[in-house]
Amino acid sequence: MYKQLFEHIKKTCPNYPEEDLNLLLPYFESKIITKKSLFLKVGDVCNTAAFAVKGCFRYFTTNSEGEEFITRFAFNDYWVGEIQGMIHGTPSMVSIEALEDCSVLTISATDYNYLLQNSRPFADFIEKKFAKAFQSAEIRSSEFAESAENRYQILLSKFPDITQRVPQYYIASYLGITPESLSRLRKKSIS
Amino acid sequence: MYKQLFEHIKKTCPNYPEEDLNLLLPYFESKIITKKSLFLKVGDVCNTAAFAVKGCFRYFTTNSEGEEFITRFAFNDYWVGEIQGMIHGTPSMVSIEALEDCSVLTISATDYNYLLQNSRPFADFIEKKFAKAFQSAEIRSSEFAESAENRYQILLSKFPDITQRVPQYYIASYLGITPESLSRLRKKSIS
DNA sequence: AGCCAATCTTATCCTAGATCAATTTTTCTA
DNA sequence: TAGAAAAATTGATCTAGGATAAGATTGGCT
Repeated sequence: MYKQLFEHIKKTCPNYPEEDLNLLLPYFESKIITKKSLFLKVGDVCNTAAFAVKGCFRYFTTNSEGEEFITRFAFNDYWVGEIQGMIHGTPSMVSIEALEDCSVLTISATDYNYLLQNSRPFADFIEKKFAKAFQSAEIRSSEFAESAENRYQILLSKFPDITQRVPQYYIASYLGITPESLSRLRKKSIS
Repeated sequence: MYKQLFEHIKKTCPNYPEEDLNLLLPYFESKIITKKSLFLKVGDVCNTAAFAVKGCFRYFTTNSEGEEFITRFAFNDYWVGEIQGMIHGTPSMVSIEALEDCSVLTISATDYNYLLQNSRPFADFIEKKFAKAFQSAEIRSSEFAESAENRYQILLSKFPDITQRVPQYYIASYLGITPESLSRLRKKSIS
């Protein structure tokens, strides 16, 4: 479990000192998040972040018609939670739900902020992660310049096995179309 | 000009020490960016950030059909440029164009990074700005859960005078619809 | 194995927004 | 200030995707 977290960190920061990795250990706790449970609810302040060792999550909001809209997915080796909210104490704009039983390593907002202040390597790591997240958010919105079909293809190219792990109606929600439309679209692109 | 920048900083960070504000002065340069000129081009690394004292910019990308798509606007009191790119040296995913003659205060990537390392208040300020930008990016994509008409209303509520400053076909591009559709949509919502 | 619920597909019809084309209005610019 | 270019509107027609409804599959559970 920790090995996977360390690999993840080293992939982002190849120079992360080995001894600093070990310093992280006491701050993390291994947990199972059961399928369908909410890790975070809209309006709540995120007080825990989780590194997904195994599993799958959806982030979602509700539009003015009361319909759910999936803003993103998170899989193995993703961080789950609202890092921003943990630092600034701002309430979350999204809810996060486990789509499977997920095995995670959690860290409290308190410990997270402590590490951020007291471990340069950790702060650098988070800074990089955050930059990446920002970029993803920008990409996400510009994808709406594409047709639904293109958006679907883009999603597939990023997550080739997503159709095996995520129900199709959630994928449709992510794409901003109905499940029926996605079904037709898939039929068309197969033939 | 500087007064406006300082006010902007103090609005974000009320505790920004007065003396640290004055330390910023030598790093900024006052410039005019003429209408229709590109401040940054897709693929280039952003080597300058600008604080917009007066003016108006559009950020845009090109989709797979070769059509321009506006990802955001920036007005007075906005920072223009790719802060991320300036830190990490990553090439820009967007182009930035001035929609009017713009009066700005620029800072080079070098000075920017220097301040980030050597001025705690400045680093905190940027950190807050960045958190805000991230939030905006997330909001931007979730707005596509709304109808075009709603998206237009949301835009108007954020920038009530945008129709006076930005050509309608750019607003249409931002909304992800054609100028013709926006024209109809406006006609409908007026009556 | 067998049943109920969740998920996905298919068909029909409908609507928001696209496309194409022609004006009209506004804005530059010589 | 006239004339050209840019921007916005309007009309007619088309299409991607929505809504509704009915089946077909799949997947837990007991």
